[in-house]
Amino acid sequence: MPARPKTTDAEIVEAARRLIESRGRDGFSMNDVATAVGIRAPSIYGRFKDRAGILHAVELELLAELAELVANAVVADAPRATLMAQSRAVRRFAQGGPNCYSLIFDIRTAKTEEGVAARSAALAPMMPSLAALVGKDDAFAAARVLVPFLNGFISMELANAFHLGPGLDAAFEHGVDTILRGLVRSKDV
Amino acid sequence: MPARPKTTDAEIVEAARRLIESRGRDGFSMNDVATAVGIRAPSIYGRFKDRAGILHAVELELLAELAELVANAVVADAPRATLMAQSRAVRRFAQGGPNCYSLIFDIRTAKTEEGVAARSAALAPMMPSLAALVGKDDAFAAARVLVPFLNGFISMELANAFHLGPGLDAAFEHGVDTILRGLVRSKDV
DNA sequence: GTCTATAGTGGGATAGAC
DNA sequence: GTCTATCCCACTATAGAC
Repeated sequence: MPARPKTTDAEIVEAARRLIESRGRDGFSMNDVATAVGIRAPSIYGRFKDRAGILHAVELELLAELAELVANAVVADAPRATLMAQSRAVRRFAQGGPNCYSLIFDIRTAKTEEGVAARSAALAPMMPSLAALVGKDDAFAAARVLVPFLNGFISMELANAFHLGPGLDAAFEHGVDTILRGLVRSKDV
Repeated sequence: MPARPKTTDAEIVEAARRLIESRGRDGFSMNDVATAVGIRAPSIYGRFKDRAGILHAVELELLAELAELVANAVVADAPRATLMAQSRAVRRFAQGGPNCYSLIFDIRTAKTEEGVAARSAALAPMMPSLAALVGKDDAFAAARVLVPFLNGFISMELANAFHLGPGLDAAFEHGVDTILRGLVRSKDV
């Protein structure tokens, strides 16, 4: 019984991602994923350790995509415009898949070396612009202001934690702008 | 087999909270909670609609506590010091119960009227200081910068999303300071 | 009437044998 | 890969103790 592969790991991850996208982190069962790719649930265990293993693979895929989007948002010789564009890119990415985005910084996602590396890689393209804005020595500290704001704002937006729907676009721009302003000013002091 | 009330709703919520605290949002079963208060799982359904109902009750309790902590952090006639103290209060609250804190702004928590009201009530004590800092008309916009930062920073910290452990206290202070600086400056412009 | 327990349904994760 | 089987869980139906 050679057991010719009916599917691939990538197909499984893709199926899981679609299910997470539409029904949330807990909205898929091993059976759902298996059926989506034309196999039976127990067969998945030959490819992934367990359910958490699939979740982790989806997370890595998401981070790789985010990294590309952020890297592509660079505007040559315009650090401020770059950071604004990158911020918008992160927000657009999150809006394109709220349930998936919420996976990335969730307290419950497994903390593997790969995950840590992928997370920092995703936001690394922001560092040069931050360095240009506040100086090389303070770039890291600046990232620890801007990135949490981005993640916080986006998370709250996705969780409907803001009372008013309208004005969120402007609020986001204002937030990024305020922080960049504060960063530049703190450099002067 | 007796039948007099062996427990109370509050005891059930408390037991669920402890379990969430130590094992995460999914780390408790109806059976766990029931056993903790000395009854059987099915009996819980006479008091709470379902598992999500318990989760929601825990969330409301957490928000009430947070509201009190934030309100108590007010420093008379010192808006900046007040906001700093309130920010620290939120962070300390989160550090005291990471798994519980992550419940509050989770994308998956049910969006009831009570929940929305409790969330805004928890952070309402920050508004007067913000108004004093940037003016009454801009206080709301300012809250939409500071609060997301707080939530984002704290969430990332709890999720171990920062690469380095040390220096987080200073990074937090620097973040709040940077934002307050940016807010004041954006008022001038 | 209120709160509880017993018993059961259906589903899901996962291990083992083929 | 599949099938079988095990264990756990959320939840329901119903009936017994105050």
